[in-house]
Amino acid sequence: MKRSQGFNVLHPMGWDAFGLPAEQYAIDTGNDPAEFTKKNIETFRRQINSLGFSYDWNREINTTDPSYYKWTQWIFIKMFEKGLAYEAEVPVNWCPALGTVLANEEVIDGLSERGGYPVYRVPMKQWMLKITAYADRLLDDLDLVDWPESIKEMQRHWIGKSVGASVTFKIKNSSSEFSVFTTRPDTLFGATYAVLAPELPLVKDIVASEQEAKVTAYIEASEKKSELNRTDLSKEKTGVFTGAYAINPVNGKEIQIWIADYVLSSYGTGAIMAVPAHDERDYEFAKTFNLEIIPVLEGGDILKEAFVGDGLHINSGFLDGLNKQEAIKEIVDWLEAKKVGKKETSYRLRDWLFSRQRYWGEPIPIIHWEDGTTTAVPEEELPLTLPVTKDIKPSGTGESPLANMTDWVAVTDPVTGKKGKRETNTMPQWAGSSWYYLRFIDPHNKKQLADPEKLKQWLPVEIYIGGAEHAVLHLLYARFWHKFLYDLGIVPTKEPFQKLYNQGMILGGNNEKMSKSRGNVVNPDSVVEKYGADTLRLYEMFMGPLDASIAWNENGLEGSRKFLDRVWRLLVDEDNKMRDRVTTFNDGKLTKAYHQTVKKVTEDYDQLHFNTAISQLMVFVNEAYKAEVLPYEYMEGFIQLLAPVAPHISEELWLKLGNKESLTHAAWPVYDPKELVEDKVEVVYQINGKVRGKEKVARDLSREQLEKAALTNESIQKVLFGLTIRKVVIVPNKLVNIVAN
RNA sequence: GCCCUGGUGGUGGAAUUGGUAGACACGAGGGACUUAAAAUCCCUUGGAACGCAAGUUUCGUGCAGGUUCAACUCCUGUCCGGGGCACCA
Repeated sequence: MKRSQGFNVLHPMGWDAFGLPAEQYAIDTGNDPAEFTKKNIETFRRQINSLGFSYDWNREINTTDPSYYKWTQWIFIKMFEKGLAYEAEVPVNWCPALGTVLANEEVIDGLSERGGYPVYRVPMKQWMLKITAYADRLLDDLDLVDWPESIKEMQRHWIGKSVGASVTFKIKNSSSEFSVFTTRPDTLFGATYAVLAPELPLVKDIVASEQEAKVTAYIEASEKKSELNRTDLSKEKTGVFTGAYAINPVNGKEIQIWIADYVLSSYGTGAIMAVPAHDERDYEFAKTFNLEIIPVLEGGDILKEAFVGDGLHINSGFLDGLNKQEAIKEIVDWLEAKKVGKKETSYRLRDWLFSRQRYWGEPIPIIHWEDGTTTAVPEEELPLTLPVTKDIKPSGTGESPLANMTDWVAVTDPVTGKKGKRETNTMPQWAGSSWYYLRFIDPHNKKQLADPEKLKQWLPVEIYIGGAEHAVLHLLYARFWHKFLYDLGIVPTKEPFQKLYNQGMILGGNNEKMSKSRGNVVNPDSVVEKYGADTLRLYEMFMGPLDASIAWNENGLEGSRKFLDRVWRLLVDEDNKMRDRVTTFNDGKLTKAYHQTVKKVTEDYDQLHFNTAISQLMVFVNEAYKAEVLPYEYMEGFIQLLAPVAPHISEELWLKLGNKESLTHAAWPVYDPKELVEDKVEVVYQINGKVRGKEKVARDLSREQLEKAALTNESIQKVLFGLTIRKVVIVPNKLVNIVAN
């Protein structure tokens, strides 16, 4: 439609084909992922073409193609140069029995999905991308885009900016100290114990000898739990006392230091001050382990539950009598003056764990030299390609299978003769998909990621249609990369996607997500063969709103086919000729319906409301069946309206009507608003809000005329008999509501 | 546990800012055409009660309240389904 309206439309298709499933299949079958990925892509391309989508295959891209991932690697090197890519020790799901690192989805209840072997969280050196450096911009620039509010909310929530303070606690009989982050520094007087995340290195330094056994056991147990697992167990609080005490800086009080897995090392400093009187989790924990609870805010009943509302401070020394806002300011000033804390902003967003211990991903273009230095592969050597192999085996050490390929791994500096090893981790699937929309704009460019002039012409992406499962991760990563490229002066816009729309899924007949393991997959090939591509397209669009998930149902499919047949018979007779009813003569009987249809369908398409657009097309066809003459002009317009959902039949009918050129180049039909103006409107008469009558009256009657018309209406008078009119509400051209008793 | 999202006839779903609930389609029922069937065309179709009938009354958008002349729509509470999650300290 947009093309027919004179817009220049970029409608490309690409393949994001790296990733775990392909790797698994390669390991299982001993095939080269590059080969079967190519075959699969060919199948998909054939199916897509059979449905008549007008993709521009000249712009096809494939994230696994070296000429594409050359630029993915190039972006990584730029990040590395800017200090945004760094190495850190991060826990992974290590499965000793399989000799490999597992993805979260491969771990079920602490055991590997394949084989059921135990899985441990162990630290491993990994590449990280510093997305947190962009946290504020990722948050603030959400205001620039036209996205559903719920998605923006999810991203805001994910970034999770919160303003509070850090407070430093000294440890009794020790030179160590630790900081906590709190959004409620004003409740510091109520801090009766502190909790550290079990994996914090400090724990081992401070644990008292008599508690050591218990603490070690607890740490080991929590290593086996994933973070999600920890949340699952949130109802029952667990934890162990370390035997150490911290000094509350505000009153010198000694408080116990515990470890518990409800405190995550990844958020804030991995340590909290617990104020059980005014935090629900701390309250539960304190109740479980019988720890002291001191209220520092007025209101609530700490015998029953934590009080999280606002109240005047009590038991809080110099904060007594202040409200939350005043007290926070006062205590932060105090902490800063005493140098035991300061105002601080914390984000829930963590840096992006960017490496995978896999073969089937973009190689990370980094060399580790024997002298301990680390450099990026020189730009002119890109792309750094994956070594071809049919024999992908786990390395056994937790490294990627690439570690086995010693020829590939070993490098020697041609100038100095220095020896080095290539990075064997590869990039996650998110990498290639974080910038592919840029490559579509200039897919064959050998010199740069894309021509700046072309980027300027096309960006930002006007509408991005994708699944809701990408609401946070993919869309946040892509925004991050885009902003980074903006800072490098490569892309001209701050945001990649102006408008966002989440399409729903078509579910299997049993109302579950289609998947091979559920056996409810519908292959488009068989549907296209039985009913035709147009029917499939029409039905998919007619099933319901684009953003809803709906179960597949073949009955409706027949209905869609019937409609298309009906359209055909409306215009074409048994001899396969255009019907005589289609003529240049216009008796005006279809005029209003036609203009209404053009208006509604055009507007609905614009908003992606395909189901209601199709229903309007059906209404028009029903009208047309009743009409004696079918004005040529209207029929042409109708076919154009139908074309986006059923291109094949539309094109054929278009030719039947005597056109020589394809309809894709014809201008989109327009409606005349004058034809839609009604001189009579139906007005509803209500009594006490209930419909008691309706009548067609002239348009734009005055309030007085409408009231009079209502009161003189026969059925209204009947109901009104014996009642006293209290009030009359009038909505011009719509209704009259008489309040009476 | 938290966050997001949804709940409308037998079914998929419509319904602008609060203003005629159920568009359109599927299914079902009836009729026409046919030797018959399929296909096609036409009619009926939210529930209940009343009526020979045209029709009338009444209930009805998960449930319970509230605001309003008027609520699928706004507010409060609650139940159920779907999706997400990293205990926001």
